[in-house]
Amino acid sequence: MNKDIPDIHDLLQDLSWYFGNQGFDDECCEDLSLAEYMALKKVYDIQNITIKELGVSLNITKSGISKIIDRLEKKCYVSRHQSSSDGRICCVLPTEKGNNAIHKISNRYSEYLDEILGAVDEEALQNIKDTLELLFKAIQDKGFIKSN
Amino acid sequence: MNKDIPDIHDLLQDLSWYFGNQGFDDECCEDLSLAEYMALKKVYDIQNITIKELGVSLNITKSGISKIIDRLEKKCYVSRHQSSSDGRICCVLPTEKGNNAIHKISNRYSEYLDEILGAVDEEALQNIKDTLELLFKAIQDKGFIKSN
DNA sequence: CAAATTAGTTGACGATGGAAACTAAATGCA
DNA sequence: TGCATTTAGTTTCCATCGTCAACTAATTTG
Repeated sequence: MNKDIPDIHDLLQDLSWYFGNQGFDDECCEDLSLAEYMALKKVYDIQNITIKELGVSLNITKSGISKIIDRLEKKCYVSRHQSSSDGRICCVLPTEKGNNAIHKISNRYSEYLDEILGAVDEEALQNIKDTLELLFKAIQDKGFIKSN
Repeated sequence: MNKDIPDIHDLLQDLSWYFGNQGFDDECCEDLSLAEYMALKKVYDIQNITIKELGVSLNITKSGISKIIDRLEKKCYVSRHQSSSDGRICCVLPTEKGNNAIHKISNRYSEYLDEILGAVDEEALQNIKDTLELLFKAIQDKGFIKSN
């Protein structure tokens, strides 16, 4: 094994702590929990995604994701729609409020990140992006570390 | 703002989901929650760290971190020691079991990451590590996004 | 030495997500 | 066609977790 691998994992884990629950919420993200935000983002990115697909892609059980969508719907960020072709399937769409929230939160975080990375030049930013993309694709292909 | 910033944030957030609670636990990490593992890692990295310092560095309230240490102590991963110079202060040390757990879990994750990044050449790995280090340092300097 | 500050603990509480049982719809196959 | 099986989603019960606020004990301040 390459000697950098453990260090890379360590860094990923520490970074994730910042971008996970510990770095989330507060005045930033309205009344959304991290899980709710992640689900809303998926709903925004993949319009008409089903409950099941949401659960799989976020690695949350179906009862878990069902309740997350309950909360998002109650707070008017998304709406459920029964599929016309298969009555069992429930498709989720963002509402106007949902779309706005995604934009607002994304902007807020981008400003934060911009402050942090203000001194980094464009080429380096491009490299950061490429690197993260490479990492994400690799990890996504492999699936979650847990059973899945 | 550089156009890559929002993409970088998005990638960081998605990656963090994998390395946060959603990608954690199960057969991998014995009976440790992610928060417990992060605390244990800090205790391991900074021997004799105080409860207060742990809370600050992990961005957890003092009652929260106190209970996390309770659990780690009950499961015999760490031990508390009263400071001899200041009776209010409680220093935390990993036990043998704690040290072993850190090594074991770190290895487990490194193997996982090694599988994922197996095809990546050494130079690229070095770049990944450098990039993540740059990111982490920048974010660490800035502090958590929330009040703190 | 009394008041204020600081470190840490505890109890009550709310939020959250999983397991299992359940409903309803679709599919398989005889 | 018709019943058994599978699939999507919901609901109930429950355990875990971290926060807030109140508390104890030790230290510092003046």
